[in-house]
Amino acid sequence: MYCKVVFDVPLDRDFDYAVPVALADKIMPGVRVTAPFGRVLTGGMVVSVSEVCTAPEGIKLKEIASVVDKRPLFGSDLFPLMRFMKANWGGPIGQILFALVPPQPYFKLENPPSSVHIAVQTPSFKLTSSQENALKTIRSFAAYEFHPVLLNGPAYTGKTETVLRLAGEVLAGYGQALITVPDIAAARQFIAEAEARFGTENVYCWHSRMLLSKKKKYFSAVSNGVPCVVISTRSGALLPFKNLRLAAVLDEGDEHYKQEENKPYYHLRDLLMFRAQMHGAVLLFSSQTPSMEMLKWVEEGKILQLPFTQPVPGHHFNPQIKITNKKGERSKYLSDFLLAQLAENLNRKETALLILNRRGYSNAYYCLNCGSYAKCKKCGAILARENTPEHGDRLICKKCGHAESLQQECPLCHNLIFKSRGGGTQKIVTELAKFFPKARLLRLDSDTLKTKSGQGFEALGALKSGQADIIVGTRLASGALRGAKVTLAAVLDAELELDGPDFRASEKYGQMLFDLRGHLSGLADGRLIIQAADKEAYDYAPLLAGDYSAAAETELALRESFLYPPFVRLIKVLIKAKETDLLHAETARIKRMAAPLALDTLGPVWCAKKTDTLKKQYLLFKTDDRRWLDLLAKLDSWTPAKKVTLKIAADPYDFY
DNA sequence: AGCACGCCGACT
DNA sequence: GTCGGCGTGCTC
Repeated sequence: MYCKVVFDVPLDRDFDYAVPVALADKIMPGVRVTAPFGRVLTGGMVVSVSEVCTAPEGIKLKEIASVVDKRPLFGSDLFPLMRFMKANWGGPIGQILFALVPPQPYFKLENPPSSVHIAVQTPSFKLTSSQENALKTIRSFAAYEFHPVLLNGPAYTGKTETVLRLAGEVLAGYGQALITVPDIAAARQFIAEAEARFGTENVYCWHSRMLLSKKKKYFSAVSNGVPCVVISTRSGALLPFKNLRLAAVLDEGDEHYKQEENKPYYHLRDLLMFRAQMHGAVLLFSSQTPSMEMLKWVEEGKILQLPFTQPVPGHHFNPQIKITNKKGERSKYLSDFLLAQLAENLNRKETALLILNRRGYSNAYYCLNCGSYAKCKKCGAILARENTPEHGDRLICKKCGHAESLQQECPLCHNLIFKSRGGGTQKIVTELAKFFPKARLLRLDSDTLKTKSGQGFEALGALKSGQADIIVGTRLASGALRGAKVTLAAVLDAELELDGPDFRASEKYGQMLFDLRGHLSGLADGRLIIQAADKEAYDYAPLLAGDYSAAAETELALRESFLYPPFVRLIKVLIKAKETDLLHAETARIKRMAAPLALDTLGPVWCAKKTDTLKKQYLLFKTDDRRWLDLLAKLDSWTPAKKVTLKIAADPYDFY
């Protein structure tokens, strides 16, 4: 007897082994084994078993050493799921497989609990007609049928309540439900609510950085088909569900749902579409700012949209929204209106949040008179100032590479004097301290969150408790607003990111604005101030009206005319090398190979600083579904020249 | 990814 | 003389 084994290494292939007679009846696909591999004995997984040897000739087979599992840890959807992930996002099958199953041989299944106690508590307040309608529709679906649904509506329309009720019904029917959240730390309250309704022992809170003993317990229970509600970040979607009846994705449009840092890469949205289909489960997406991909699915009829329109009782407020200049009489950074509002907020002892909407633009060049940014004459992107020994002090376009001199004329006010954008949150804090010397000011950005003792954590706490007067943060602060006691929010640098290299910039910007609007609309006196030098750079009318679908329609039309996702699919190839010549040569080789297989090729585009020791650039290929498999497979199996490393990202979200 | 083999620099 | 740097190659 023979079998094929995949190992927990980044190799895109399986290996043939002989099965000793004593182990023959224990060997089956999906079972983990230990086997001699290279010079060591390691854990692997059997992917197929056969009576005949199909190993290539001239290779002496080694024998399986031991069988770890009595039964497969994962259900029958393991290999289809692995193949789906391979086809969609690429990467070595070894890595994909062992993202779904614990690689350690000592990690064994625990026995299911002998009994489970399920008593679901549901609050008895009156539901809105949107909620009633959604519940009625979803309850009418036949069991074990796949039904994808988008709960689409602004904040405080009761989407999450609807999800909780449906999850409760699944649990009461002894089924398994999965609810994903973008960030587990931000979901504290939601988890507490779920535990109160479903019982602490039936709610499994799953994320990648949890204790191994807990992981083992939850993994086993899920694999054993124990009824439960799993609340997790995106990685929970990879759990070995036995009886998944409902999967729900809260805040569907959130960027956290794309895994691009570590392999295997995947996007939760597409992954759950596949898994829910395999399981015959109901799949809910809920969002006030759904992604363009999702909205296109709605348009195509691939997903049923259930609109949520009525606010839940006590939340019918509309925040005041005001768009002001970027600078005022008294300050270069803060408009007069914002200063007045901040002063009022301080009097009322309420917390304000100021957001700097800049990322990767610490060196933009702006007009000293009106605050507009110098833009590329070729493509209109915002220029960055760069001082290199070879080219001296100049402005460079990060999108198309076009370079310009420091002599610029402001496109709006024709002023000729410009200045580099310096500093970040600290500069704003210093500026605020001048006007409000007695206010408690805190910074909240990735810098202050790096160390445990930093201000960032204090600021996060202050958002909830109201223990600060003004918090100055980057965009990550806007994501931490759930349940915050913030009555005034301001975006200081509105249009800065819109013309960056990321084609999703305006979608993300819109999502941030609508998110802020949503949070503030829960308060009787919520105010949102947007400081923009160029008020035409973004269409604010849908925001003022609170109509995300109008904003999305414009965005979708743009994507279609410029051929960007969701109308094409992208593959980003990041090429890294120490020497520039080597890098260029390899980039050219890849472009020559892949360009004929793609609809269009963009780049190469430099990323990060060219002064780094490691030079990096990327190519972007546009494809359609028909060419996708072939192009991804070709790129995935491409062996780069020596001293060059590649990173292939399918459906990329990161362009910096 | 590991792990070993292999070929050049600065130590007792 | 050799200890150890990491560049290269292989895993049934």
